[in-house]
Amino acid sequence: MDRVSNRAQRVMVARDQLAGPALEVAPKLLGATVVSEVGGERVVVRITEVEAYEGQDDPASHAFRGPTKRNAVMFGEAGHLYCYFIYGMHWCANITCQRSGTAGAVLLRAADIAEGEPAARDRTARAAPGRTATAVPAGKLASGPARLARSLGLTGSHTGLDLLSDDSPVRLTMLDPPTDYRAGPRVGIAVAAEHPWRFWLPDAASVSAYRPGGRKRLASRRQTGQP
DNA sequence: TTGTCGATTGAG
DNA sequence: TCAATCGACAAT
Repeated sequence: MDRVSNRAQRVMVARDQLAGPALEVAPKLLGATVVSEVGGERVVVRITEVEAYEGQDDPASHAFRGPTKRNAVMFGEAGHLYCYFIYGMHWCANITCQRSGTAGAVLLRAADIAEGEPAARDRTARAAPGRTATAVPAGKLASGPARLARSLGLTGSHTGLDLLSDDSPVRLTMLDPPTDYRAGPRVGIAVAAEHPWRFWLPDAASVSAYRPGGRKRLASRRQTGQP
């Protein structure tokens, strides 16, 4: 088989692996590699922590209430990038899954930096000018979804990129799924927090800390008149 | 058009 | 423990 067909074959296999429910796809992404050549800087990471977000059955998913301008890419073909803006200051990156017409995505929560640590460090320093641009441990540069997206230089302008295309400045390479990983509740969400839909590699330094979600308690407190 | 809230982070 | 800070979306 010639080189081009080999490549096409690899893409087909990867696309197929991503074309299922987020819950099944998420653990397969542990250990996978993301190459970012955004902004003229090359950063390569190995994914160590992810969360599954299903579509219209998952109240914590952006796709829960159906397609909108923001979440449109979640309803498209698997293997594309979905970046969203949160808390007025952070970007977070997802890889879409499922087949066209059905929403699903996997949030990238943490990664080890395999290449381009200086660039990731620069971006961290630039994000907090005048602040403690001092030694952030290498293992923490991409620990947490916003820090990971920042290390890779990803923003909303990159939403929709095909991570399986050789022409894309951001690319995903899937490896053999890991045999050893952990699962637990998703971080920071106020609804459907009971599902163990967060997956991580047990010995990775970059895995982020668990924080339960907030807010919802305030709303229910207001409704019930509880102090 | 307005008000509420968030898949977070970093400082105090 | 809390503020920062703004886009998306639901409720007017």
